[in-house]
Amino acid sequence: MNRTTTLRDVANRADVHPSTASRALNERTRALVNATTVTRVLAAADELGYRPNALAQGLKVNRTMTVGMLVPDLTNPLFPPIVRGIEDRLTAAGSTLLVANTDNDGEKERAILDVMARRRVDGLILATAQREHPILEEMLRLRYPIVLVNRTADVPALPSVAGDDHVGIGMAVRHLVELGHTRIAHLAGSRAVSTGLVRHQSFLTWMETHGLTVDPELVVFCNWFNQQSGAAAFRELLEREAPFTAVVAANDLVALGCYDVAAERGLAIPDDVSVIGYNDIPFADRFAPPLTTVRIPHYEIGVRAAELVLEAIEHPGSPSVGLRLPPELRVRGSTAPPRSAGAGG
Amino acid sequence: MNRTTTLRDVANRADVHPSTASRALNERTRALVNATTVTRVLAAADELGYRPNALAQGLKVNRTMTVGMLVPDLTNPLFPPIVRGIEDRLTAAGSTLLVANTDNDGEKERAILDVMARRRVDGLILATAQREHPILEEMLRLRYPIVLVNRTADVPALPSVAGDDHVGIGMAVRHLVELGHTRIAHLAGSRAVSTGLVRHQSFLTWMETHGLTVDPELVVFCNWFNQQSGAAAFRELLEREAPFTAVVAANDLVALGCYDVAAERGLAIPDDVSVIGYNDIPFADRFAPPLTTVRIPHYEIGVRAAELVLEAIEHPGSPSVGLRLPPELRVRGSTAPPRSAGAGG
DNA sequence: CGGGCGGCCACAAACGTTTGCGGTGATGCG
DNA sequence: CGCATCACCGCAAACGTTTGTGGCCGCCCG
Repeated sequence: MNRTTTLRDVANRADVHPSTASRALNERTRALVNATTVTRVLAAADELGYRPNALAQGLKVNRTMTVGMLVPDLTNPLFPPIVRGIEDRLTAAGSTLLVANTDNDGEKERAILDVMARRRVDGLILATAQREHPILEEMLRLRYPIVLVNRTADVPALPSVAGDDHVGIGMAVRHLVELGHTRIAHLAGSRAVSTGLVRHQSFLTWMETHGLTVDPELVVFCNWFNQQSGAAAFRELLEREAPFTAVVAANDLVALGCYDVAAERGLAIPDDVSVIGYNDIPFADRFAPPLTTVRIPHYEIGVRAAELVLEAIEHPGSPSVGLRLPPELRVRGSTAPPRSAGAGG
Repeated sequence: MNRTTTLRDVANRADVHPSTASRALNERTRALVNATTVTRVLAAADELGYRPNALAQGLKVNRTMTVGMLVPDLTNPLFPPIVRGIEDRLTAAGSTLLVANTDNDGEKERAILDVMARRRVDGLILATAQREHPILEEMLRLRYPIVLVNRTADVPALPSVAGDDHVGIGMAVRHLVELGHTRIAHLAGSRAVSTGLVRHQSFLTWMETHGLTVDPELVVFCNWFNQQSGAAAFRELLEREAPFTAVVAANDLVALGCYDVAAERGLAIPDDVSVIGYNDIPFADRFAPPLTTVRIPHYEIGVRAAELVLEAIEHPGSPSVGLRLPPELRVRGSTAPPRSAGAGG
């Protein structure tokens, strides 16, 4: 019974043609219609509670004012602040964000991208990019507005915004060597994603910079950036029985994994082993002990990513930039000078 | 140059009329067209990489396969698991979720609801409901598919799914009295939202059930369910100088606020004062000390909410149910028998 | 006084689908 | 052999907008 009110309705009530009503309603074309007519139309629209049908508009102008975002798992506390940044910036520009979780599942990802395509999102923000990603090439080829967030890809010329992992890792190892650590282990992230790779490489070069040699026995790769993988990797590290007094984890979650097995093996953090995380996720300061970590500006990363995608939508083919936002060291309770013999020996 | 391929394109390639192609593509109407024609159309669609335009479809059938969700703040760790539950269930049904944050800002909320209306979402899930909410009445009047999550409203007959706060609070106070506490304080949530109200009321009745009187001095209301408000409330409580040995917080975040001022006042948890939270947000077990709290099934709450809204969309006017999912007590390190004189005295 | 110009508006096509309706050819049956 | 039936498909309208085109009228200016 209660059909939603349409442009024709307000046009009728204002005694004008729908096209005139349309122009009157649109900021951009309002100048084309007589001022008094404009007020008449506006009044009619207001009285009828008119809400333009975004589908019809999108269909006509070929622009949905929607951007899609793929995230591995919203439950990972790293992402909500980023999403907030994106969303806030997007709504300021009149667009809407459509988030979806992939759970690192390629099949799911395909399905989600399919949905995004059907919905004709204006652009895409990926927090899920593997370094080599079939879709990435395709997107680049189609000149589809896309930006990578928190990760980068091997395919060059793809816009991205992330923290500067190289300097971040530099801060981490510098902090540890200043505390007096020399045998420093690394629980690296998967080499299939950029963060895993560059943090690993940066770890190596920074160690060298400080004149330290890194025992290959002291770096182990995690499958994923989560607690389970972190725990598994730390167990592996301990079983190698090479001595170390500190570990830089690829990630706060990986660091939490260390907390777990440290507890189960009776190792004290930071007395027996210092651990330093990465990202400074929410509540990292509430862990026991509070986690020393490298903070990246999550929210602003989101904001900048949104701006990049908006720019790419507005001006297709503009040069693609790769932003690296500066990180900060957050020294807390999980690092200390090497006091005992350490672990693993 | 690269116009997206349309239904006409696949129809042409399959040498049929667009209407036939449409029927062939649609599971529901496929039976109406000859089997060999179907395969021809399907092949054409596949070869052309055809993706139906969801806007055109939505415009035609008046159904967007989208449901909107309003959440106070995604950054609150309570919500991501709920969102995941909703999203998973929705995508299983072929729909998509559109989340937006309100920051408890009425103006923002209005704007977001406006966007949702323009986009013609099929239904709405609100995690932001105040007990009395102007829009709620309107939605109910319009018989618009809507479900409240994690909260309820005073306007009856509005479907909702949440944890059973009454039994949850019962578990909390029971736990404390079993530990031997008698002077138990309550940091209540805002009376403007259902969770604040019923947890408060439940606290009172359960205390009475256990034969305990509650000193009015020992309950203070928080403005919001967050750390700052929790801290402020706890300070207020301490300044009243009425003795107590335990506090049940309206919320894990409020409990964290207690952690903060306890630290700043030199009070030990749980030795000087036990604190128990509510919700069991992610990482509550990693706090120092690990937080004793009442767990609600976040993910399943989300799933059920999604099912309710799907049902409401499918069968408008069906009776609206209010689900209360059973909570569980999670005993951890923030509660203990009263050992010292307590606090506040 | 006439031609041109500009302000204002209506007309209609188009965006990409879905769907009721009708038509055609083949088949079955009386 | 003729008529009804049926399977299959095309036609066209419609969903709610936006926008190019053109028309009308009043005005200015030569």
